[in-house]
Amino acid sequence: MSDSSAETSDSSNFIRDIIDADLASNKVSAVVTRFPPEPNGYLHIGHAKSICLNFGIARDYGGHCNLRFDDTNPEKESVEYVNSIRRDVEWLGFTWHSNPFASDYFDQLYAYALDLIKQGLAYVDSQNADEIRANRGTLTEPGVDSPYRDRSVEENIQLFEAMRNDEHKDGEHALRAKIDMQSPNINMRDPVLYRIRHATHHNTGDKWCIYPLYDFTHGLSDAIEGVTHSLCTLEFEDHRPLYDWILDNLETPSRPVQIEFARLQLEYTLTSKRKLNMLVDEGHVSGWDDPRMLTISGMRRRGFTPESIVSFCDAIGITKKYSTIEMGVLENALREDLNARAVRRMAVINPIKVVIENYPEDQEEFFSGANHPQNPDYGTREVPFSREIYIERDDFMEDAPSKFFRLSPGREVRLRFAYYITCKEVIKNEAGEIESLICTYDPESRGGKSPDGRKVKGTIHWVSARHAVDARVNLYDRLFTSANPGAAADFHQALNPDSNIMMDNAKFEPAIELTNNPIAYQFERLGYFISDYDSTNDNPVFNRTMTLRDSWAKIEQSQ
RNA sequence: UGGGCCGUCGCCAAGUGGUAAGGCACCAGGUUUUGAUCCUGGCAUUCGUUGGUUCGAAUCCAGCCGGCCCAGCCA
Repeated sequence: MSDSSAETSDSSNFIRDIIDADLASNKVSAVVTRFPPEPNGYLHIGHAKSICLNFGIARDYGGHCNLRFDDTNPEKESVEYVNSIRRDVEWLGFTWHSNPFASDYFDQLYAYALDLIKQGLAYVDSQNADEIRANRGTLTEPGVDSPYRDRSVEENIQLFEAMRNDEHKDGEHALRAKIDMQSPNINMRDPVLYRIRHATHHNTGDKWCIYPLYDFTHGLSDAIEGVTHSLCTLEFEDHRPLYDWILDNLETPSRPVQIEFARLQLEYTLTSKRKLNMLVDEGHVSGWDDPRMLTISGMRRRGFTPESIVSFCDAIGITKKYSTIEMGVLENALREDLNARAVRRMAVINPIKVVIENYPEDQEEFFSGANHPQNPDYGTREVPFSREIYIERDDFMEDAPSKFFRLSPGREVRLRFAYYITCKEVIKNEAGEIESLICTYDPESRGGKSPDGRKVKGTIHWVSARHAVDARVNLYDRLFTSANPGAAADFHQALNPDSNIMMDNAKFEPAIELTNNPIAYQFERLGYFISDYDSTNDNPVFNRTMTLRDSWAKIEQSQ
């Protein structure tokens, strides 16, 4: 009882306030929500916000949430999208109460339309689309009534049935609500309810040649399912009067309310379906699941965990305010989750060979390395060591500033888990490029500590050359260089040419599962990585999910 | 005078008439065999603006300023 007030404070938002009030006043006794995507594309991070909202509310209030496909426009929809959407919602960790199609309700919807006609609240308009548009008026001028607006109920019924019975061509007639052509709200100027469309539907096949529109379908579908709170994005605010008009004029099993919230806008990303499509079709990305895409399938391939996405959605909140979230928020949610769960390993992505000249040629030994520095439950693994190792090219500098704590001529560093080494000589090729380094090690420093207690500031990662596994690593960066690519006249200008850098010569320590491995690794000091779908034991391919925070890079840049 | 909606720290966001939570980012320290993680501290006398009501206003009222959405037989 004493904690009850504290519980809501951390995840409260204006929608939950409304629900609390509705529950308190007994306006509703249980909470039912729905996530209603049209199956005409892949789900993206913006949908995740809506999914977390709808399913999260249902869960927290002990109600339920339906996954309903809003499939009233057959030409754009397909089972491919239906399947991908189901998979993505499940992957995010949510379970729907039921999974209907709006098209399952076509018979009921048709009956509702007939009801409206009989009440004199709908009519068949025989103007074509251009005429309807011309007579709708503009934002500042009222529309004018259709010449067909006053057809008799009998004639309307007959015409509507004829539309349904395939007696007319596409566009010849449309069913319209009879509301008010003078309304300042354009959505109320006799909106079209049904259109003739001779198209095969992914769910209903060729059963129908007329299809209801969103505004007619949505509220009725909500009412049929017993949805109590129908949550949608801000651009539907102007549709709410129509949503209400339809439900107020028809007898439905329940009476839902529509509440609008701001859609997600994320820096450096595009969420417009049309532009996402262009990215795929024009080959700027490899597909809908390209790891650079902020689609759910792309993020999955990139190595995001569902938990990190849910945590991100919790962090950004729900309001009616137009806002743009900084990438750092998403990155933080990802790192926070991955840091807690990722298995630590060593890998060298851009190798340079180091020969430890005083280490015996035919010797090898193993060091025990913790799989997670803060979590002993993760156990340890054995890391092999030998005379020749690889280190990261960035961990060596010929003329290093004093702040550079890594390897440079004459300086000593610690090899993680292993020994202290000192750089004695730099071997270059004819072009003057560094080919390898000659170092010595201190046998007394085994395990990374020396008996004399001398301080070694830098610790670097390494992989034994003899034991290394060759692999390819994809380095990913944001797809766009501009924070708001969608605002640009042409988003192509903002494409980041370096959004995918392939590193073909990476070296992994042996204790890494190369394939069919959905678990996250942290390659120490480099970032979080995951095996790609294409990875095989013969040709391992890993994707960099996210870098680690890098305060050295900041220092370096500021100098 | 077309209609609808929004404006709290660099970015999000609590706050619902009693004297500005939290997260991200940033800055300064500490721990550390990942320049990671972790820990500590700092970071809005002020809530778009002006005026009003009130003992008291981010919260109520009015005006003004700024931004977003709507003219598909798309959703």
